[in-house]
Amino acid sequence: MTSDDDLPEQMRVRREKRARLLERGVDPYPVELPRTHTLAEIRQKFPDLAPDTSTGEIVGVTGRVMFLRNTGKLCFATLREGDGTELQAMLSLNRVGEDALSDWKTDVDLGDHVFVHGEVVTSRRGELSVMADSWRMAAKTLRPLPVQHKELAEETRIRQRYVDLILRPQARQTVRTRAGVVRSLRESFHRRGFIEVETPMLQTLHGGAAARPFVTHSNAFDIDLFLRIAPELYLKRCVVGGIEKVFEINRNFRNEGSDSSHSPEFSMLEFYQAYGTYDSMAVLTRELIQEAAEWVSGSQIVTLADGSEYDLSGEWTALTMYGSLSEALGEEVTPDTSVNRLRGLADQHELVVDPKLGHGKLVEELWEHLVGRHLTAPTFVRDFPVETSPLTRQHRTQPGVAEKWDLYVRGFELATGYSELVDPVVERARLEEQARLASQGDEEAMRLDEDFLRSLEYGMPPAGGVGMGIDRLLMAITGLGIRETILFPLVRPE
RNA sequence: GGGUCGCUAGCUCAACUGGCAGAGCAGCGGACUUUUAAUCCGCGGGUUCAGGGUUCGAUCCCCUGGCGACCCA
Repeated sequence: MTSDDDLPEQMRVRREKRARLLERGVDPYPVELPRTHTLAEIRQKFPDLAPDTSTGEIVGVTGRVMFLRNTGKLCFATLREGDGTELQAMLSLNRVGEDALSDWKTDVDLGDHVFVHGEVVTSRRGELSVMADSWRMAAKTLRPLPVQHKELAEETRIRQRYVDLILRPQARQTVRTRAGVVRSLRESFHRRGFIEVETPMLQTLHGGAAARPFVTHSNAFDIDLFLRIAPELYLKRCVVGGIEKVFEINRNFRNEGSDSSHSPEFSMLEFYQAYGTYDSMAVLTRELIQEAAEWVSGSQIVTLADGSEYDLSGEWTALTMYGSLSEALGEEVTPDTSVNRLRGLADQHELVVDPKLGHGKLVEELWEHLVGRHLTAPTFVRDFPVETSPLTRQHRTQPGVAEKWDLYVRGFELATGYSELVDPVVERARLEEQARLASQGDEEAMRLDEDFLRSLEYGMPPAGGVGMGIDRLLMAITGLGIRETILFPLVRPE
């Protein structure tokens, strides 16, 4: 009575093949193989040989068996390596001999990693191949590969990303595109003299954003800790300390639902620049995104997953929130417009709003409904209601308005930028208000961070700051859903 | 939170009104020395998501639960 009896036939068969290799004294998982070339190197070295050519070049190659085409005395296999490069292996009776050929036919399954030693040739049909004089198992696969000609179920793609990566070129490409975007961002910052830092992910107080945190516990200190919802308050401490151009790319955690554009853990870029303003930060943000697009697709006009093109080049539109909302309403709306009037306007446009909302939230809801969701081209929306932006400086000339912008790309919010609030007295008042909301049960409100306020009291220079979601930047440049841009999204256990 | 839909062989999917659960690929056996998802002949493979109910009989109808997708708030 072995557990093998309960396995599906195909898994049992593969285990038996593994066992037979061991019985013959063949290691199904050898530690080292004499590989001389990658498949890509061979393709590069012999880009266009005529059909039926023998090169005399003897090589050792490895790859995962993706297709098998066996005839009686001649076998073909398509080998694939990590980046998706494929090369054909050929095994003929008169080159490898009877035993090696029959072992190949009985031992090798789709999905196995194999090593093939032989001459680089082309087949009669012109396919670049290695004509084997010997072969070895490099790693025996115990599970059958899913069919390659049908799309894998979306749930399986996410739960077993490794299978998705084996099968789907787009999955492999997305990983490389993401790496390219992150690398481009770092290069862009380094060229401009920014310093990369890593600030705490485990925090005793969460702040810097409005969101519910994950809670964990330190055994050593016997205190609860929060996984950070934003690095903002630490990056500002950096600016206080004289790191005048600073950025961080790291994970944030928000204890909220996940859907096609939200994930409980997500990568965030934040950057701050002393003596920057929300105007200079908007320019820098645009350049970062354009340089990333250029890096991964060679152009600032990117091709999205659905095949459409999206233009990120040139200057981007800038609107003000009150101005664009007034235009959409056909009626002047200002920071002085009453809550009653705003509610009336919401009714007129059949927008259902929470009766508890104040002026700032009402303006933002109306704006999102009437303007935001219609934006397609990259657009900066500037000058938000001050009451919904507790960490932002008041506009230098317009009362009731904060020097804050949101960047909308393809209709979603990609980044947000500020002229930072650096007055420690005003900041304390704003945070005390947040703490009051928190004590009344608002789980998204910020807590009073005395150490952060103390740092401001030592003097933070005027500064601009920006936050941008890396996953969303990927979505913007590629047109993919957030679950495609994250390699291993959180899913419920099976 | 509310609604709709889905879960069947390793994978992708069928199964009419409740009546012996099927196909393609994959697997196993055989043939084949130039294939490209090779081809040809033959064979095996199922806890129909789980549990309960109705029924002579349930993949199908009802209830509860699990997981997922989509829509709404």
